[in-house]
Amino acid sequence: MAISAGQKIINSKGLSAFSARKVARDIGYTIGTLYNVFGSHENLILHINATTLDDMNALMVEQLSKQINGKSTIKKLASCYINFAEHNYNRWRALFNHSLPSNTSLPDWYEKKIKKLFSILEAPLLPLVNNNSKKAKQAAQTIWASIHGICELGLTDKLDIVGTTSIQTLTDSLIDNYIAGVSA
Amino acid sequence: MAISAGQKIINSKGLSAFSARKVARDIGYTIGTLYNVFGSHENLILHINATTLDDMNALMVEQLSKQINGKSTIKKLASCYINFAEHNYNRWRALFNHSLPSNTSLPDWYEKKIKKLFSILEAPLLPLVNNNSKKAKQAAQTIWASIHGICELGLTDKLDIVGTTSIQTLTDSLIDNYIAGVSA
DNA sequence: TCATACAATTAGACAGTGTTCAATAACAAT
DNA sequence: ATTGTTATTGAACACTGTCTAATTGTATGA
Repeated sequence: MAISAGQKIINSKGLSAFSARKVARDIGYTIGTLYNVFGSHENLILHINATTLDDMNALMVEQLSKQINGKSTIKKLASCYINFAEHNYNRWRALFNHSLPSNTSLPDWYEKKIKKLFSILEAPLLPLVNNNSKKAKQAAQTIWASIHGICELGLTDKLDIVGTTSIQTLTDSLIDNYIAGVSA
Repeated sequence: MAISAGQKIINSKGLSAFSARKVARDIGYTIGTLYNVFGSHENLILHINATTLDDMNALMVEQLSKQINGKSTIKKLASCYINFAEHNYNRWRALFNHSLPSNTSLPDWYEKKIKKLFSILEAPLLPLVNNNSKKAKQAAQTIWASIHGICELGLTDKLDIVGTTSIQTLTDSLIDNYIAGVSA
């Protein structure tokens, strides 16, 4: 209950409007109860973000089920990410705005979800790098992170471009040129 | 005074430890005064972040003065960015963690600073794309954003890698392969 | 020198926030 | 019915951003 209520708040008003008390009010409980369950503000957000990761993952897996290799698959997956980020902007932003206090790292179960998301790109990349799995992994990391960077700076108006089509143009050029180099 | 005091707080304890009241206390003034000058928490952070952008810009310009074209220049600039992000982690993180409330955009003077930073890559890229300035701009945006993405996910432990040398490896491969494609 | 006008600064309030914890309520098993 | 366990509460604490009336400071003109 708490997670889905919190998700709704973030989704409609953004992470900055999120508060444990609001969640408690929305589900008809007290803050005390919420704290007994989640322990901290931090942890509650983490669980909400986890559902966002799950949703993204489901979308990617669905896309992958239609087509599982070739450059166009990579582009489609990139497009998936961009679309998700655009249409679930506040939830997506919460994944990165949420700054955990220094010297604390993400819990294992959460990092696993991230890793799963990243590994998705490896399969369609494999045939493009002579089935070298090490190369595929590195390429997957590079491409994912690059797409994310373009998406982040693009959607937060830090690139001198407008609209998701421009973002798509940049990621497409990135994928085309990078893969051309890496599979040469 | 306020800006440099705030910078110190963010630098040593991170954005989450930052508060207007702490800044006021540190400089021997009251919150009221701070609010008369900066108007909002938001705006104060923006000005602190601006000095971070300035520092980054100065570093890049210095690097550029030594060598102004060729792929190795791009790599050196990327390396600059990564090093800055690592050694000024909290300040750098504040640039992106700071989420402005929805439906408000960054002020012009701030966006100009960002644009200036991005344009730095264009000059050394120009000879690599047949002096096509449009291509150079797009390549600059793509490379910058990609480097940023790799840096962000790498330094926040969202890539399955450790240490800045690995980040450097990814960015180098990105630059090599992307430029190979774009200048072919 | 004094009075006036304007700017800077303050104290204090308001409505929130995250967090903790003793006390209560609900419920299961004996 | 009594115990032990778990869920839930309410109130408190120390903060936070934000606003405004009142105060202090500081120049300028007579």
